[in-house]
Amino acid sequence: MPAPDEALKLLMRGVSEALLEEELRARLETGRPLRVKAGFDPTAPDLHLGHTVLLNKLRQFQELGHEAIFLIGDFTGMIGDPTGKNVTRKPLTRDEVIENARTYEAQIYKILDPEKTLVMFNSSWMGEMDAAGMIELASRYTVARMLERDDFSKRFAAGQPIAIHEFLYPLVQGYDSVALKADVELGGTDQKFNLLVGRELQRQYGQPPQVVMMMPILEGLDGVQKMSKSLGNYVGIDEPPEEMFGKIMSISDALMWRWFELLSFRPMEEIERLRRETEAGRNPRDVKFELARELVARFHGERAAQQAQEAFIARFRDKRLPDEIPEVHVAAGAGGRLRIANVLRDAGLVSSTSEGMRMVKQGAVRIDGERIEDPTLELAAGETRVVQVGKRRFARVTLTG
RNA sequence: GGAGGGGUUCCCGAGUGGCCAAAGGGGGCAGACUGUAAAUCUGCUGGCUCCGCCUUCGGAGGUUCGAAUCCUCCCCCCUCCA
Repeated sequence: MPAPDEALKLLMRGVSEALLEEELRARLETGRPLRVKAGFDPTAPDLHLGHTVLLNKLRQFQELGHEAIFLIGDFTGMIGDPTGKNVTRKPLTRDEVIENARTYEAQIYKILDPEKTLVMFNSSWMGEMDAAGMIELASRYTVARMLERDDFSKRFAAGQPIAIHEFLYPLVQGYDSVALKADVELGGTDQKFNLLVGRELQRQYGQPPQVVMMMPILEGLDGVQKMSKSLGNYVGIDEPPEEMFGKIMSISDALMWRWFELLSFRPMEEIERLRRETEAGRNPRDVKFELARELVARFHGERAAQQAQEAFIARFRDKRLPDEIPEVHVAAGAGGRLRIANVLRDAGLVSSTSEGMRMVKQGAVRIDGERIEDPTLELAAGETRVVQVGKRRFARVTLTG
């Protein structure tokens, strides 16, 4: 275990805010393994790179000899974190929770060390708590302090409804820290309020308050909005290597450095060196290759990452067709012929004939590499052609009679 | 329980009898430029048997030559008062 100062410096990488850093130093100085908690939603087992920012930090703690607690908020999931909308969430069944947890484990161990990870469910203590316990818990916090939370105060001021049970979410999350005797809780910056409630409740229950570390919210592919599945700007950690590689290559240069800091396991010194090299004229694309390869390798292995890069270069720099083109059979219409727009749709390359027509008119469609302009073009039964829409959509289409 | 406001195409949001498949913005897709960058510019963005036709504006009826726009009933959402 490195010296406390060194450990602290490593741990502070990428951290948006730590409350309090001095307390963290003090705990590191005790030399005992710290209990580091991070909570996850039980409903979304499809992790993307955004989620891994937190996991990476957990891993860092593990590497420094601390204990990571991966907490699945299956009980809090019944409440739903208050967002103003969508306050009701269907409770998951026991089986669903277990199923989701399995999926989680399969995914998080690409990053975390299974030997040093404790997966827990907050239902295991919250499920036991009775109404009296809940009232007891609720008595530990005041309405005024609850209303300090940004979205609560805004909604209150705006005269929008706040359901009482929404207050329970931060309380339960905070109580988790009590139940776990957490030394540190990790969360996104958007979790600040909830994390601080944990501190307060621990104090209330006679425990030393946890250190809270807030990680920035990772921007998605667009570089602006937070990475999320619903915005479609995410890189899922289960995605095929080539897709993952391609998506990472499509981010902006500015975003690349952000991703390096939050997602790469390279030491900051090395990242700084890459940045200097880029400023000195190195092609940012090649640096991005490094990032893409590291991340793809993390989830798919070194070999797959290498292949993904080769495929990427072949396809986009050398403009070759991808190695694997889906084979599709499409039934011809009357007379054994079919309009190209219909071919595109039936091959799944576009969602409608109309879109197919548009794509052709816009010059996005190629057949055997040749751009076509005529939307009335027909293919005949028996033909097999490589059909392409835009830069990414391909299919080897055989027209059957 | 009472009063008021609102439900429009992926989203926000115009439209209050024909010129509306429906302004504008966002998002998305495509083209140009490139490093599949980003930014920028351009085009497209309901469906189809696609130079025309069909179906959309919470739902169901109705008025009218003609309705997203008017009438009736219903469903849903929000705010305020109690």
